[in-house]
Amino acid sequence: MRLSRYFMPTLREAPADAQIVSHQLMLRAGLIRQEAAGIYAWLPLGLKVLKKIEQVVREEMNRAGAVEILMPTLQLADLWRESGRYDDYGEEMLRIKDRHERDLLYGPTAEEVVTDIFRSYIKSYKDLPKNLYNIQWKFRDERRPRFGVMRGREFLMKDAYSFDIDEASARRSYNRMFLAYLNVYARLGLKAIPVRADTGPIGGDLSHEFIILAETGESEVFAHRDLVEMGAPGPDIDWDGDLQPLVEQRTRLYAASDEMHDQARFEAEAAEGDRMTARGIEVGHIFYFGEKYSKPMKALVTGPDGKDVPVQMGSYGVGVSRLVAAIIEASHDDAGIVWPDSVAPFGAAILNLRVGDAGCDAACEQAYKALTAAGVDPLYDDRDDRPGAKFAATDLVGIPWQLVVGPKGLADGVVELKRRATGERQSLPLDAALKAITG
RNA sequence: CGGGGCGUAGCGCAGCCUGGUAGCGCAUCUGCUUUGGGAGCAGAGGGUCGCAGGUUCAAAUCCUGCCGCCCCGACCA
Repeated sequence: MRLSRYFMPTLREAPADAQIVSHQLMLRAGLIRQEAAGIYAWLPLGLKVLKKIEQVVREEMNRAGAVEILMPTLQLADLWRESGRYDDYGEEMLRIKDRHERDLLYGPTAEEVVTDIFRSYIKSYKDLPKNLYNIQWKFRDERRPRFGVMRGREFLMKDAYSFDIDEASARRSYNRMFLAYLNVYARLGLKAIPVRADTGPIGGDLSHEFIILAETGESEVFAHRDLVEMGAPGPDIDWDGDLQPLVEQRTRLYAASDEMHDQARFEAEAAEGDRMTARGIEVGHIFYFGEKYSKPMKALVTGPDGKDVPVQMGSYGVGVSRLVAAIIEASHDDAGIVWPDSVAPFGAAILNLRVGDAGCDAACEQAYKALTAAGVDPLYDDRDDRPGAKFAATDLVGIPWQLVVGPKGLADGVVELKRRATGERQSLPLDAALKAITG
């Protein structure tokens, strides 16, 4: 993409409304624009990142055996009356009437819809297990939206729903999601810690929140150091095999967010040198809730014994739009955003320091063609602007590689290659620089 | 939802107390000079001062109501 034709409105100053660094940077880098409290338009750069995160989530869900569907944003109130949640949900639910005075709502989540879909097709234990997920916009009319897309009213969420014949099978479904989540966060360049979450009235140990580490995070996490170092299981595990040992490895060690933290237990379960306290952001939540919806909504399946039983369900959420902000919180510096390669809006930036100079123009065109052909998706800054402005804007938007082409370097037969994450620069011939980028 | 604050040019702000020609910086446009970390000079354009009433000869400024947005708290992907 040539920057002269692109739409990337960067700002030198952050709008006063933005409080946290990710919100400020998202506005300054031209990723989003606020349309109303907690409601944002996604500008080209922000949309690219959002789509990349979405794709990582999708690939890992598919790998773990989940099947993608797309459910509507508008849902019938009647379904929610069946589950009993229509009256319970309160003011956070945006309620709408259509022209026939029929009660609708903008979905804050989709348990009811997915249960309705499930029950109308699946009747036998032989068709289980199933895991259906969708990546869709949700709306929760928060009393107080804040922190940009971190806590917006409208947000993009991946929500998966598992269906099993019994609790033992549901646990296997849960384990798959548990490990798939760790792989998602690892691919996004994040350190994620699974912490036990409150299961409420359902009880049990099948509920975890995933907290990614970021110095500016809003909540506090307490964890055994080994858990943080352990990392993700990787994509090559046997998804149909016994995942319990892998999950236990990662749930045995102490980990808690501030609301579940028990300092005495922490000290008992982890030696002083192993205790880590950090700040983090919640970016995922998985839990098993059994028959909570299947029973009132009569999602029944026939078991091997010929008896109908409510299907056992679990749900698994990832805040996709929130992750855009979370990644920035975890990865930025004074100059701007530092995107991990996996979600960067462009693979490399080409900076033409002297547009109109025949040598610079030719070298940039060559680089642009080569990187495009190699699938790097370069952003070519071909604007007639000063070098300083180009450096600042490129740092701000966080593109991983910067290929700097100027008359001084070209006179010596070199260009400059800068790695955004480390700030490391090297002068080298154009061909060598292109090779370094395409790896 | 309780408490607080703010709405003046695309962005950041001053002016309001004490009513009288709407201003500054950045951004934008033109010209010249510049060109390796958000340039300099000269000039230009852009605002029904959130909306609606009221007071007054006169309202960005004072009064009333409404709307929007932000912050702190309680609640959440």
